[in-house]
Amino acid sequence: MPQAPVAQASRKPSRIQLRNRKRILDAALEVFSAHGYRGATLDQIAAEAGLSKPNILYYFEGKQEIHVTLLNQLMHAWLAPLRAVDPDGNPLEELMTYVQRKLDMSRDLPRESRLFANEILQGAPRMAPHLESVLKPLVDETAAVIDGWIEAGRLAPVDPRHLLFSIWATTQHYADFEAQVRVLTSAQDVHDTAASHLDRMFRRLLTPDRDVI
Amino acid sequence: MPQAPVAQASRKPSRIQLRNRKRILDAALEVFSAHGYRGATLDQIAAEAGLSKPNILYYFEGKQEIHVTLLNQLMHAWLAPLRAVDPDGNPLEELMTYVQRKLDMSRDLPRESRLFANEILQGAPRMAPHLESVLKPLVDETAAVIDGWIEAGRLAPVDPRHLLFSIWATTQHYADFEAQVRVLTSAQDVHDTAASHLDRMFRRLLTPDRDVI
DNA sequence: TCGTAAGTTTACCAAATGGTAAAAAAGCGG
DNA sequence: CCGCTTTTTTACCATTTGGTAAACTTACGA
Repeated sequence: MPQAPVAQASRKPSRIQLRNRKRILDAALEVFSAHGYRGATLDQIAAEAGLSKPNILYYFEGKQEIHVTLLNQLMHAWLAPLRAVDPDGNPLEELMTYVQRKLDMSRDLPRESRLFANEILQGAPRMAPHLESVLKPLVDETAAVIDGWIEAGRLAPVDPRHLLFSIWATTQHYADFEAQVRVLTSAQDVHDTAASHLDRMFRRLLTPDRDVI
Repeated sequence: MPQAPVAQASRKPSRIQLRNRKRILDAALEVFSAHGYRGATLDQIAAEAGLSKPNILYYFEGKQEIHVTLLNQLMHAWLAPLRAVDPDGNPLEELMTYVQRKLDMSRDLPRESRLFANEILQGAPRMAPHLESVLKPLVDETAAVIDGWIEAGRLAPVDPRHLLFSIWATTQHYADFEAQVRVLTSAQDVHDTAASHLDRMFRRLLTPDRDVI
């Protein structure tokens, strides 16, 4: 009776197990981000991973488990720049650094960005719990920090949540809507021009007015 | 030999034809925007439209034709606010009006927004020609108008294309990422607070500095 | 009201797809 | 080198899905 490692999710995983699970998740990221959950097939993932379909199902219980594993795993990396915002730092520079980090992620991890975008677009059917339990508390916390900065007069008044939405939207746009951006921009330095545009935009938004009391 | 209306795409369409094609496109918008192209099935569309699947294929050649028809048809409505920008109007107010119209569309036509987002996310496989032939010229034109305004000193210097990206990203975010927005905002007046946030943000970005020469 | 064209339904089909059973092969500790 | 476990492959399967053929029904102009 061969024991599927999937059945006994405990015990130290073997080297082969570690390597193949990684291969599968890499392949799945590629395929899911390009075609969405339902547009992706196990055959595609298997081909991309260089494994057979049944072999993939030896490591994961099914398509859905691969997807959920990916999403949960990426959530951490995805939110790292937000966690890195330092409540004790310079408010304006902390937020501008956050903007740039998010923009860099759009360039360096476009597949991850599209994977999340796809999931949210469909109503976050497989990620709603995580949004509630992981993202929401972090956002609440950050919003409180920003509100504190504003009350201290170190930042122009702004709705913290809408500010975050605007940062996410504008930075992730370059990954999620890349097909459109590519059609509309001839220049090769899209990232750099975007960086200076966003820096200007958010700096203007957030810099407190000095002449007013 | 029954003539499929699909075969002879000419001649004046009957009332029934008009009504049913509309029903099908309405249903398809609902289903495609919720599940993406590959996630949507003809059976779902048929059920939503209150017609049988073969009946649907009597009016459209196939799933793809329904999708392409939808996209092309919506493109016009979608770009209307951009076309409405008046080169002879007040630059700042023209653009702020554009922002508000786009935000209103996110609230009033979220399905259309998600349909486009889905298509672009997957690399615009079925809409690339339209992006090139319809969107690009319009954007080039608008960019020229904005550049003119900037040169005339009536607008703060900004990259016109990145400005448009930022407007699209921030406004459509409320439709495309609604599932996330809903988790993170408790208030009922999301639209109104978003409106004032975006007004402030883009007004600050675009208002020319007066004290500099 | 009758005949023809338009519209609809029933009954299918082939391919794709997520998944399984079980045998075969490869690893590996002793 | 042996025996046992882990890993991989081969051969399937049931369901879903886009699509078709052809019979049947309805609309409508003469």
